[in-house]
Amino acid sequence: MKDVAFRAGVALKTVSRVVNGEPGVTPETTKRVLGAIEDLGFRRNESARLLRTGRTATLGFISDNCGHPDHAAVCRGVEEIARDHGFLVFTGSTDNDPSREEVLALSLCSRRVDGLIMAPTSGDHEYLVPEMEAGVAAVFVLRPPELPGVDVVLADERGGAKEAVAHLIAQGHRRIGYLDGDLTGYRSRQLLSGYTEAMSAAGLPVDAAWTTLAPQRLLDSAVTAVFCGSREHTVRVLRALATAQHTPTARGRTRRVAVVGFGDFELADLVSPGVTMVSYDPAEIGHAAGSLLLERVAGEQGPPRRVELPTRLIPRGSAEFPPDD
Amino acid sequence: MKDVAFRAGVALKTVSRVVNGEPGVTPETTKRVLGAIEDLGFRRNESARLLRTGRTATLGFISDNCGHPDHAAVCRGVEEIARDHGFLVFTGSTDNDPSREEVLALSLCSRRVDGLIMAPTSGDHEYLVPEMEAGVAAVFVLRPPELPGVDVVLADERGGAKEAVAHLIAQGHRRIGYLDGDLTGYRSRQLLSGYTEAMSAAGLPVDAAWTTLAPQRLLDSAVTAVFCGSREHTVRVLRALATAQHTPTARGRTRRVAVVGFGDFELADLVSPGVTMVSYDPAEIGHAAGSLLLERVAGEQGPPRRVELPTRLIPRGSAEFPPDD
DNA sequence: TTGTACGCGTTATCAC
DNA sequence: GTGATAACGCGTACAA
Repeated sequence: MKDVAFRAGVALKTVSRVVNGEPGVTPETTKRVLGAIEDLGFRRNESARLLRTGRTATLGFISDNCGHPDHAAVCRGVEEIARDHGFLVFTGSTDNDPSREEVLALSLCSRRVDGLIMAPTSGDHEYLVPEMEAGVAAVFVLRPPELPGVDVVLADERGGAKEAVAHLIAQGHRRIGYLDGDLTGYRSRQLLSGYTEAMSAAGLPVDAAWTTLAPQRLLDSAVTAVFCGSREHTVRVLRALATAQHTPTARGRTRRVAVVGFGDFELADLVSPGVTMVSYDPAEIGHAAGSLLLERVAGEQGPPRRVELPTRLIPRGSAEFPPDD
Repeated sequence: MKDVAFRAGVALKTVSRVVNGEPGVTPETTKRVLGAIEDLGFRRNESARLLRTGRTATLGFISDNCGHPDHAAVCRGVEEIARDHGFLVFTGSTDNDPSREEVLALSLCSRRVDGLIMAPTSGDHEYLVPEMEAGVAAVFVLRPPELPGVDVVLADERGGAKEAVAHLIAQGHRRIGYLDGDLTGYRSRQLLSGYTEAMSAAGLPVDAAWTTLAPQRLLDSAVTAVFCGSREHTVRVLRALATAQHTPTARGRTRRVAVVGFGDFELADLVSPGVTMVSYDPAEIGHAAGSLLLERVAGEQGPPRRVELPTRLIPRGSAEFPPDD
């Protein structure tokens, strides 16, 4: 910048004015400065500028694994909002390790990101308190934090589970199972509660054997339909079903089990029959979180907000038939 | 830092020494400084530090869409390498728009990233030359740049196509089609050349109607097997095949067409029969690119390098049968 | 309309 | 071992 000023025969400040489009510079001077900038290939050093202004126009996005399709889609959503506001976004993966998360978040904070969007690990997040007091905004996505008083954007998993189970009930199913890899995590608890709610709303009992971690155990029980809490388990059930198609029912026929999965995946409609799904749009979560965060960064002072994005049911065939017993 | 120095009763520089673990400080002084740091909740301002040192310990990753599973996986790979070296990574998506790519890259450069990893759009990349002269390292991934003299990490698509087609030929197929959405892009040209190579290596002719953009046209021709250049087209073919299963052959039976797809996807093995694939590991691409880039950042001066990562064929059933005509 | 002096938070140079 | 001071590249306040 000094060089540019020298070459254009003006003071440093004038260059600054031109670069920032500030008023009060003769068109002629402007032209001269612009020429010098061009000649020297000058580009403003953002780090210095932002050290001075105190803002970095930078966001951080932290999730389990930014290579996972769901999280990547959320990240993309955040990025879009950020771009619209001239912000750049840092990406980091925690592999679900709380200590790694802390290192990452703190490292982003020491780089003075203006805001943080986190899909939190199960650890606590007290370490964020001083950072937030120091002015770093934070929004949590997908899972609520242990931390009170912070904005959250979630998918309405309970509602989605309810809708899925109600859908199965509407087909006539009465013995419906719920399968997941972990019945204690946040998502699983939400789904389970939606499942229970739908069952009891229809006056149906829930056998303890129906909410389980083991696909085979579930299929061995007398359920006629299964709601799967995760992509992985949807796949497992479909596989188990495919290989066990010869298992005869009481009446000696091949037994069909209805399946609804939570969380969409590519080609769900290619499998035959197509896999009926309850899913949400991860990009929308990113949009919502990004918008909330940027409002905070801009100075919004209101109470913490909680956004729940709706899920939607996509019937594709794997759950659209009556119980087969 | 000033506050810390004051509270510890030492000079600024001493605090700096402690923070950076520089030698030459009494253990006692160190302890006092550490205490003050703890009390005040001090954390070093990276922006200032990096303004001073000139390095940002920051990488940029630019691709079409960081929400796309493939690119996200590459990004994750880059991130892992970066983390091992204490680097953070910026993420940006171009939506395949050259001008957006330029804005993004330049904006990252003005933030003084130490290096850039790009899955380039089709535009030219002259705009990078001054940046690279100014010391920004760059590695291109997935597609080679128009720019000479820059490191590249690619998947061996030609070899993969060759292997896929040879696999089909080994099953006895002689009329084999190649399908893609765009026969002019880099990947498509590579695949097509691998396809052609494998065909001529086996002494087989290639009918013009067999290399096409239209799934239906291909299936209407007399091919007994298809190699698909993209995930999207693999899906289209499978769909077309599923709905056209009643199309009789000359002998009146249902006609089976063998399929090999390029680019893996979740659940490829759930479809029945499983979809035979040629694929590469995107994370490996990210690893390779990250390592190359960090070497450059560290001062490596050698000639431009070109890494081609192997693909592998995963037989799953959709291509493991003889021609059906 | 333009220029001068200072400060952002840190590291680097040298003297003590 | 420790400290004063300059410098990194830029924005801001105020003077000219």
